[in-house]
Amino acid sequence: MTLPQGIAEPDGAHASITVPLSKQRLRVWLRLLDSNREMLGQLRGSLRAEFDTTLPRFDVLATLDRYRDGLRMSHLSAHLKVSNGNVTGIVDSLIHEGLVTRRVDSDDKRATTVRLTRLGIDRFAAMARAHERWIDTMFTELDSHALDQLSSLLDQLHGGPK
Amino acid sequence: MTLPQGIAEPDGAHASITVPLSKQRLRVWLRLLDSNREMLGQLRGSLRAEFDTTLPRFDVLATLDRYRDGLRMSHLSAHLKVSNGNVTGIVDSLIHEGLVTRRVDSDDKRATTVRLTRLGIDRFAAMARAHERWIDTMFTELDSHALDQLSSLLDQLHGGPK
DNA sequence: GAAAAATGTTTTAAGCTTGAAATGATTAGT
DNA sequence: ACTAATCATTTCAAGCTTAAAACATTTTTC
Repeated sequence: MTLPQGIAEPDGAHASITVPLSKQRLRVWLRLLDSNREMLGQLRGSLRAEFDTTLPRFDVLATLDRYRDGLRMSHLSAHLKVSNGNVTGIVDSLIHEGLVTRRVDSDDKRATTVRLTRLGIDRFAAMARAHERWIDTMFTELDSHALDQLSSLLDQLHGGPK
Repeated sequence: MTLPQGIAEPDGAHASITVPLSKQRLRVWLRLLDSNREMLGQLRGSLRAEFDTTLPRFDVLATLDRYRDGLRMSHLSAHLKVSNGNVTGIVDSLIHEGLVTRRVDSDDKRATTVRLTRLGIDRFAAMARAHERWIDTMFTELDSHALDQLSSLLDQLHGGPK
């Protein structure tokens, strides 16, 4: 609900078809944005209220939980699809909280491997349980069929999943 | 693809049904997140490359374009659904760029009204044209029916639109 | 084997974001 | 009229984010 009304039609032909399509796309995009903002906001609030932490920290913990042997900084940021420098700061604070460790590789002294501590494993387990509850609540209204539909639409949007 | 595998089932009964549902929800949520991140990233890149500006600035301009008589700061942040303080900074920089003005209300000296300048109107018009193109490209794969489906699913997700 | 290229990470600068505290101005209650 | 409550906005502190520059350490190339 934030966009221009009367935008010119790029392709002259089929105006009665393509103009509404553009508008429909715009509307869906804004709806998608809003939906995402809403849900992220809820998760952020819950994480803060129940665990006094943030979404980015949670994401790092979740990734490290799946790679219990540890990950290099670059692999970590690749998995999270955020910049390297970004992860540096977040890992710093997780180290400060005693949830992860950072160890210089013995063979390649440029690289470091980040890994959950015992405390980190346990703390994340608790968060993951809560996180699943929150997601369940947020998606209550969508049954299995609707979820499949949504998933399929997202697949169409980009070139397939993954 | 960042989450725990073996989370316990909260409700003991119907485990064979509800456990997969939870996982399905989680998977769709992560997909949604990723899709959003991807599209936002594209828009951000395009805005930067073609107009040397940012998404938040664009959003402010878009909102002011719909309210040509100007908006109070609080109404602006309400429309954008972001904090007041946030908008203050963005409007500051837009003023600096000469795209908007901020005028203290004559009757209520606490309030200020923000409004597009002539330059702001023209600049936004150009951005809006490009923005529509970008969205059209991103949503190329979804036809009108798919868009309706997606829209309907989002409606189900939250309590109806708006 | 030394210079050059590539690699892994951190630092820096700039900007967004929030929530809470602070300011100033108006309105309500008495 | 005066005090208190409310309201509109800004300032502040903290944290996330990115892109680019800076560092340090391999690896490659001649």
